[in-house]
Amino acid sequence: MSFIEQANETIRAAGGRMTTQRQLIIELIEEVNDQLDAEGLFQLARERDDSINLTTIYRTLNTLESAGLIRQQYISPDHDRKYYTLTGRTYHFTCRKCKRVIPFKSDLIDQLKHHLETELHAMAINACVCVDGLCPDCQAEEQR
Amino acid sequence: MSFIEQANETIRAAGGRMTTQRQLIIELIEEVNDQLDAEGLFQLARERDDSINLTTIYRTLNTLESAGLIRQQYISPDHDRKYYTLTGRTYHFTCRKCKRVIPFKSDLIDQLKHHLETELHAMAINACVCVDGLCPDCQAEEQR
DNA sequence: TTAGATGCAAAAAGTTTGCCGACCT
DNA sequence: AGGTCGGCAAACTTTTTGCATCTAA
Repeated sequence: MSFIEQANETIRAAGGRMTTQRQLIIELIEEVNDQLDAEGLFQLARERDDSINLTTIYRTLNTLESAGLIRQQYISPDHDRKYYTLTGRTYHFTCRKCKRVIPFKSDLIDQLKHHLETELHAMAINACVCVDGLCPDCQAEEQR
Repeated sequence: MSFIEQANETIRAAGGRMTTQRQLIIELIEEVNDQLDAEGLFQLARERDDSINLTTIYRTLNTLESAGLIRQQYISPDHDRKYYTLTGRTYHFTCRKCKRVIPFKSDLIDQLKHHLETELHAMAINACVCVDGLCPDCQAEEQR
């Protein structure tokens, strides 16, 4: 079953409808397959439907997130904006100087979740992990 | 050297001044010795100086953070507000249902920083780690 | 004396809400 | 017909900025 089909089913199961706007937004998230914020999604969506509204983007994003179809994430420690992905198992390092974002994966995060479950008996559902500092290039530049 | 003295020195070294407002804010952060947001600090500060302004709180918090005297942190995955502490080496688990916040420490986070340094050659300075899910009580309740 | 800090009000940025009309089923 | 959804504008929340005044050094 494709993601669109799955989304359709999930939304219907919750008593909702698969509108053209929702379909477009889901398609874009799937296509881009990377972190997207509401504004970025809005820009892309307008290319295909120039009557779509930012509010609709926000509302759809919230609906999809509540349904568990997409995942909300912050990228930089500034936390200026919320980003969304389908899976969201990639974390991000942001350079303080050049603002470059380097994605990374680490099983330490799953270990951390496990640690919480055994030590605190807390069931971890989602984790925000943002790290910042200096990227290799900016470290080298700093050295000079 | 007390924290106040250290703060005084650091601020002066940066060409700044130790005003009564700054002193009050620093004292409160040290006294409370826990996560504080701008609004919470403002409430406390007003009890001792009812002419203090929220803007001053924000500006002082930013000044102290730039000077490396306090650390900025987010607590819940909502990231609604910024919190500050002196040291900031405690992370937080937030329950989705009852909103309870459980602080925790873990060296996995230092391991993660180390991992980033060896794998990405990125120098980690600060990390935001917020985990949410269900606390033991709410899990039990869910079961019923 | 004078750069730096404060207070006040207003702006900014991201996100949410209220309302009404349009659309699905 | 009845509930759901989208568009628009306005509200909201947290944080920042501009400007005149004041104050520490």
